[in-house]
Amino acid sequence: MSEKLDRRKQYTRKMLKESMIEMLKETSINHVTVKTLCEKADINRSTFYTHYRDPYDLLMTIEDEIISDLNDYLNSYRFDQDEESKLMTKKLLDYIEDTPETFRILLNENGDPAFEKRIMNVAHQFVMSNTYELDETVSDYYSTYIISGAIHVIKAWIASGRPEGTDDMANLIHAFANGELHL
Amino acid sequence: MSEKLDRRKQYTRKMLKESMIEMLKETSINHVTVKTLCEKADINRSTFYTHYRDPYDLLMTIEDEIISDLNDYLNSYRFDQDEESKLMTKKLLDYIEDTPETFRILLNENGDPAFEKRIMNVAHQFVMSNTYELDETVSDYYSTYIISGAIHVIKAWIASGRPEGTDDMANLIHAFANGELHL
DNA sequence: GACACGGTGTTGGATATTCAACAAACAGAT
DNA sequence: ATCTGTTTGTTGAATATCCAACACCGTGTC
Repeated sequence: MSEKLDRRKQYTRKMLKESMIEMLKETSINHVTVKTLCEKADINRSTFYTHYRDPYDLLMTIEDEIISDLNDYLNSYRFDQDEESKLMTKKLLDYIEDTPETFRILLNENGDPAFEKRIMNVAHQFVMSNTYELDETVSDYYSTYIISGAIHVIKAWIASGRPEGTDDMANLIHAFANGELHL
Repeated sequence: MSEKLDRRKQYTRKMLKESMIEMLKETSINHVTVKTLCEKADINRSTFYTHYRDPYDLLMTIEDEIISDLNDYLNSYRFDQDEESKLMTKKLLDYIEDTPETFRILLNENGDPAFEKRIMNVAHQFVMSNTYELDETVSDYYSTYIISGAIHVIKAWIASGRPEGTDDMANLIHAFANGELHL
């Protein structure tokens, strides 16, 4: 027997995850009960408890998987020094565009407020090396500033239905970070 | 324990049915193997055999359910004498429009050739009473004529993406049957 | 406080599905 | 005819899920 997860488990987890996302469209995590979640997923309630402790546990698992997958995705690209932040932004946008609904839901007020922060931390890892010429404290603040700005622009982009392509958005965000537009 | 089918069985059958329809999009029933079907459905092969004998059995079951459901659907309407055939046509078209892909696939050459005949038999039951003024033999031929014509028009309608609404199509088919258009 | 309702966490037994394996059959190539 | 690869139909043991039930908890109402 290989490491492959039994397909029954795969199915059960998949259904519960999808149902969680669906429910977060309508209500906040505080109001997601195990009962209603299992009704939506058509999964027996006791089965839920063999996989997860409670709805928060499930949501954390969803987030963990996204963060892990996003890390793998971004790590699969070799970023050149001078194009690094712009290409990373493009790739992040491409990733989001693959499952836009999920990000819209998880980054809004119904989900876990910490998810936004986790995405920012991921981005942080890739941006840091692009600010090496600043001293450490300023560098940290600066990368926080541009990442926070970028994330909120991305959230607005998602919420408005992503009218711009990922290329255009990456260019725009890059221009902001480079101070090409300022007050 | 009520008559409700265990949800696991429901899921297994649902997945196998959907996968059968999907496969018939690409290939004929002769080339649908249990192995490939189960791969598509992500269901263990031995499980397939607890539910169905072979792929043909599964296809017959799909057809049986559609015919039964269609009968129930049409029987739920009270057809008045003078509007009977036209309204029945409209209802049949409405039913088809609910799952157009399924009908397109099952009525084309990849599926069971007999399905078309079964749909015609259903329609036959509802049309017969509208030809009571003819003697039995002529009445039979006549209803066969108009139903065969109607079914093939419906097939063409489905195949061309259903550009006309069900109202318009019902009116058109009714006009054909009434001899309002003829050579 | 008592009561009703809804949800929870757990339990035990039943059941459906999984997986791997096997022998047999089949189809195509030589 | 022989060989090879694929599919089939079946089997048994393991496992995941199901279902019903229970005691408990929290909330709201009277």
